[in-house]
Amino acid sequence: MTDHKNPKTCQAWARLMRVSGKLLQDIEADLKAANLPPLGWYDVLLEVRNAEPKWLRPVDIQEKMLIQQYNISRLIERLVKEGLVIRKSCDCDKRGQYIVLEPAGNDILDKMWPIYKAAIDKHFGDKLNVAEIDSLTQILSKF
Amino acid sequence: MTDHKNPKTCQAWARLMRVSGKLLQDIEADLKAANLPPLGWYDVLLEVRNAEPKWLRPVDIQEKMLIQQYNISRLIERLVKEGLVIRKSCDCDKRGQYIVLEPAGNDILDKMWPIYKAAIDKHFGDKLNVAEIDSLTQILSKF
DNA sequence: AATGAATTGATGCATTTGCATCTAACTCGA
DNA sequence: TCGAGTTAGATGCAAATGCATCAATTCATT
Repeated sequence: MTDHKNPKTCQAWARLMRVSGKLLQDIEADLKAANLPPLGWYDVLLEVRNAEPKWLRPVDIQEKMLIQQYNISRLIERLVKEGLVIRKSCDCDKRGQYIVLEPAGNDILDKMWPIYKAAIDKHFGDKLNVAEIDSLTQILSKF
Repeated sequence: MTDHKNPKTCQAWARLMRVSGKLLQDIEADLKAANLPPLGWYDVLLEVRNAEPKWLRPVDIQEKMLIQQYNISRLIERLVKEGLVIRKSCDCDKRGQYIVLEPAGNDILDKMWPIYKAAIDKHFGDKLNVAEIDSLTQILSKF
């Protein structure tokens, strides 16, 4: 890293943190205002649905979502308690388990998406033109 | 928001959340590995130092950091307990208080910065060229 | 086959965050 | 100047997160 680059880097970093944090707050707030669960629930349920007909294990979801093992363990615990997914024992590895989407989980996904989509557009997409969105996507792909 | 734009928007959004979350995790981990406090402490202390010789009140810091009132209240509580800042009664508004940096707080800032800076470069700056950093900064300025 | 290392998932405990609400102080219009 | 409405900050309680560690299994090497 050359010296002249660092000030710009730090400014970009600070701005990235501010913007992404604020966007997350605003979008979560829209979900909450609609009496819907937090984004973490959506992410897990969507991963599970997208993987179908394959079944995912907690460790798979954890890797996709880049979160800690104990966090996915407890997140799944909450989803099971709400009847959104069930645990299914895993024949090939007796330590493991499969996480299977229940109809209620599918319904929640379908209820959340319109609100989520609208919030993404309102707080994020509407502020950028197509070129900026493409450019942002390209830059973020470097990570 | 036009229909053809939305899929790109959602992809950019998803990528933004993934990347910013991961970067935050990695950089916080570097601080923790060096036995240093979390980024939130740095942000508060830096706001207080940058404002000098003016004194900030909790509500000022809260607005700059875009966090909840109860979060800044408790964050300051921790900093006071560690002797990094002190509360000073505010003559012009008896509800309020000023948050004043103590020498220990200044030291912590100076200790954290080299680690923080190196982490920003390593996890963020080094992955992008100058044009990309400029472009990212410009795009984020739209928010 | 045996055993040491690695992986999967859970959990007790401490810290942090979120939510609702409180008190005290300030503001502003009648 | 009075009183309603607003603002600053704190806090009790519940929920979520972080940390360390555990038990059960699987893998890999000899």
